[in-house]
Amino acid sequence: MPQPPLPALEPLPQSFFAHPTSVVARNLLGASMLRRFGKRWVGGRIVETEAYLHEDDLASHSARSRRTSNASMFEAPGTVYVYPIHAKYCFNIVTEAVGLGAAVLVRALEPLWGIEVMMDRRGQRSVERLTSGPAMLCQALGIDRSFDRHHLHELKDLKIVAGDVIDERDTAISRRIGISKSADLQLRYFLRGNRFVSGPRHWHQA
DNA sequence: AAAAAGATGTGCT
DNA sequence: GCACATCTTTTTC
Repeated sequence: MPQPPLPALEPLPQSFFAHPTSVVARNLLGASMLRRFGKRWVGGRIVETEAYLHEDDLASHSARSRRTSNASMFEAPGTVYVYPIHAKYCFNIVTEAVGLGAAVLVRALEPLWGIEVMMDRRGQRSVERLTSGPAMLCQALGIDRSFDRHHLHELKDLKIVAGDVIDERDTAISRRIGISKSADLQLRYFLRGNRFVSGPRHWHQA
């Protein structure tokens, strides 16, 4: 399968993230996430996200009081929030407005550019296990805690850029994966039937 | 100070 | 499908 051409490296504007978190999570589907290693841009398109709200959401890290560990969530929209979990990292982008504490978790990419680079970073696995999970994609793209609390506009080696518009028919919504609190909320967004969506097969359909 | 939990992933059965 | 490695943060004693 040939590697498609790189999209124009024009980052999504900050205003893209200054909207209700569920809207941002939905609209991030189809956008591209790109990481530069030296001369090369590697990454793919976003196929799965989750919204974490600033109120009435006990699963959100902002549901606890503001601390140094979750401070990034209260920064301006477009700020990166990277947090550690089970000796790995997950990547979020702050949404809505400064001071609120809302963000979108990027859960899975469809790998498109520099697949062999990501394979190396992941330690030679099947392409389905390359970026199909929040910690997998961070490892594949070399995202660690040094990215935390930086704004996307100041990160020269990491870009989120617009992709094709996704038809509503091709999207689906479900409960979020791996949480126990506020587990009933329908805040997971993904491309229906896409093979790079995370989790077991039954999570690939709504 | 100690223990448990956690927005996870892997490997083995 | 299930157990467990792994480590930071949070909760409990």
